[in-house]
Amino acid sequence: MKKKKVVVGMSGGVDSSVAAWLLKEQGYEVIGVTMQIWQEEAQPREEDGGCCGLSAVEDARRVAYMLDIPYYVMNFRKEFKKHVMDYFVAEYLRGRTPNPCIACNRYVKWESLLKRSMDIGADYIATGHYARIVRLANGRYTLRCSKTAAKDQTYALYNLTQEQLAHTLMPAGDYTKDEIRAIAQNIGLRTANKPDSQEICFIPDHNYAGFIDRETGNQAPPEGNFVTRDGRILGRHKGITHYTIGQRKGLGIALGTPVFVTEIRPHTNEVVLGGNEEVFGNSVCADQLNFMSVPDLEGEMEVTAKIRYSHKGAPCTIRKVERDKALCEFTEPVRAITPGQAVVFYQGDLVVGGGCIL
RNA sequence: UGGGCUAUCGCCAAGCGGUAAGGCACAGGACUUUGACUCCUGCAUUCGCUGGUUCAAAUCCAGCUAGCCCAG
Repeated sequence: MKKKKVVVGMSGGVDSSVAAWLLKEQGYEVIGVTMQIWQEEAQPREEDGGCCGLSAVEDARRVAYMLDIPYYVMNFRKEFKKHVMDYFVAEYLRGRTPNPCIACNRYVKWESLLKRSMDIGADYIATGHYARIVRLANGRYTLRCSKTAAKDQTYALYNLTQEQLAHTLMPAGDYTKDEIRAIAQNIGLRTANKPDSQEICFIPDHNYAGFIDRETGNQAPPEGNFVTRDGRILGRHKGITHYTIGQRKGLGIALGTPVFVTEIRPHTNEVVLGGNEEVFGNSVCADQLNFMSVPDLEGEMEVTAKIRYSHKGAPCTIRKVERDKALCEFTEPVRAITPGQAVVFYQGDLVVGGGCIL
């Protein structure tokens, strides 16, 4: 029987490295690939934890060598620039808060890497994501939360299509982070103790507003007023790209009690501030819908929804209000509903689908 | 110009003779494959200024300075 061929996206980190090893153990013909997405090839830096950065290629190459699997570097800079970096900037300019990881997953890792992998004869692509792919009785594929809620990345993958899921493997989802590190240790991976990735990989200095300024040639929206919900001016803000819903730090406003951003108004260049109570909302509208466990959303459905990556989830009822628009009504108010972020629906530990918050 | 009131950390604000609370803001850290939230730590040798009383003053007294209010 011919071995199934799988291309593993190797970031150089522990998770994808172990994923590659697991797949090889499971009998797949494994090919390691690192995607070049944003890093300047000229200046490889040493210490960095980015999922996609710096020492990535070097580490990944070593791991591939150790696992004795073929290894390639593929260039996806163009796709990444267009679908992640440009999208990231455009969203902020609209007063929204994008999630670049979700865009990267969809457009770069799946729409691009999967396609290219299939082109070279692979049956699957695999990643080190903490999520599991399952096939339901209705014949559909969906994502199932990883073994531990402490490390579950299904949220960032809600966009995957049936076709993509059918050709994807995520072996790390069956393990906890500690188990993955232990495996890495056992098989002698040098990256076993590499810190988890975090922050926005293409903005290593963490100054995303500065990044937007550079990308737009300093044409980012100018300073404006901080106002209350009813229009009272509270102070000056640094430009709407510096803020997101629910933000408290960096406002420089001292009212004796904490204040948070409750709304961003790009048309009037105002940032609305309010007390903690004003940050909560009961319903979310989302478009750019994608469903996994069901072909489409029919009628009403009781689900648990996560409105941000680290959200524990909250019960709500969802229904379609337009062809590509769903309304989610929560039982209890949820904090900081943020346009541009994804809302992902779950039933138990299965992903029902999700969308982008309006 | 008279009369009254107030001056304590960037903002608000305790203190009322015994050796500077707290909140907000800010900084650093933890958490985190997004932005946030949250949590932890730090943050006035000094109380508008100058003298005085006292063992001891931010706290009492005097003068000065500044701001506010009321008279004209």
